[in-house]
Amino acid sequence: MGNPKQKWTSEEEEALRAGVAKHGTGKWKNIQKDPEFNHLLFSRSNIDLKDKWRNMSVSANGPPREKSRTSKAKANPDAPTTQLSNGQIVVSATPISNVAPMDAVMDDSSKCILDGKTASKYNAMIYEALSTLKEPNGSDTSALVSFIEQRHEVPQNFRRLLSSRLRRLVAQDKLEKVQNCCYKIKKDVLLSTKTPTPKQKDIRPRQIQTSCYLGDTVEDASVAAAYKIAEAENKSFVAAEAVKEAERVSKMAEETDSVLVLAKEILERCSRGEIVLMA
DNA sequence: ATTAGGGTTAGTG
DNA sequence: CACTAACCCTAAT
Repeated sequence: MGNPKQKWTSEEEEALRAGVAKHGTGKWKNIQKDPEFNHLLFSRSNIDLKDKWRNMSVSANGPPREKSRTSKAKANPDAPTTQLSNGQIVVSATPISNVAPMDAVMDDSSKCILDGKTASKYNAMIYEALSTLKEPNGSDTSALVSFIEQRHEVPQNFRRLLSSRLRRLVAQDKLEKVQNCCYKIKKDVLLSTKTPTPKQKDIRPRQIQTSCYLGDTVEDASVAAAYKIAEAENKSFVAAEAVKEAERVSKMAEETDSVLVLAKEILERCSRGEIVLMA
C-alpha cells in the first residue's frame, strides 16, 4: 500500500558488487551484515541482495515466451564465484562486465540455455563496436546494430535487445549517452574493468561449452572456470614471451646497427689508405 | 536460517 | 502494451 518501490542507488549497487567480490555470490546475509557495506545496505534484506544481483546478472535477454521446459536444472547463473573444495574462493568481478566472449552457437533450433551469458556477449559486441567505430560523439543505436549485424549472428529482435542493453550499461555508468541518442564508452570503465579486447576475432569454440549446459554442477562450473583461467594464463604467457622476443629483436637490431656503423668507419678509413688495427 | 528460483506487481517508454 | 526492476512466495538445503 504505502510502499513505493525503492530503486537501487548506484552506491548500493557498488556496495553489493564489492560485497560479492569479498564474500562471493550466495553469501547474501554475510554481505548484508558486513559492517563494511551495512551502512549502505541496511535497508535491504539478503533476499533483496540476491534479487538485485540476479537483475544485474541476467536480464539482457530472457525470452519470456520460452521457459526452458526441458528441465529446471539450475542453469549456472554465470557463477562468478566458485568455491573450491579447499575453501578457496575464486571470484570474477562484476556480473555484467565479466565478459567471457564464448560463442556458443545459438541458433533457434538449438535450445542452448546459457542465457545469462548472452548479456555478456552483447556487452562484448557493444564494446567491440564502440571501440572500433571510435566515434568521438558516440554511435547511435542504428550504427551499432548495423555494425554488429555485419560481424555476428543476431536475433530478429536484436535492436530491441541492444537498446535495452545500452540503457542498462548507461545506468551502470559503463557507457555514456551523448546527445540523447548516441553512446560511447566511459573512460574510467576501461581503467577499472577489463573490457574485452575488441580485436579478438579468433575465438575458438571450445568443447566444454559447445554442448548444452543442462546438468551443470559445481564441478562443471569449476572445470570451466579452471579452463578459462588456464587459457587466460596461457595467453598472458604468450604475450609476455612476445614482448621479450620483441625486446630481443630490437636489441639485436641496435647492436647490428652499431656494428654496421663500425664497419662503415673501417671501410672509410681503409679506402683512405689508413691502416686499421683490430683488437 | 538462508538461499535459489519462480511468480507478482509497479513503474516506464 | 511490453519490458524491466523491485518485491513476494516457497521449496530445498
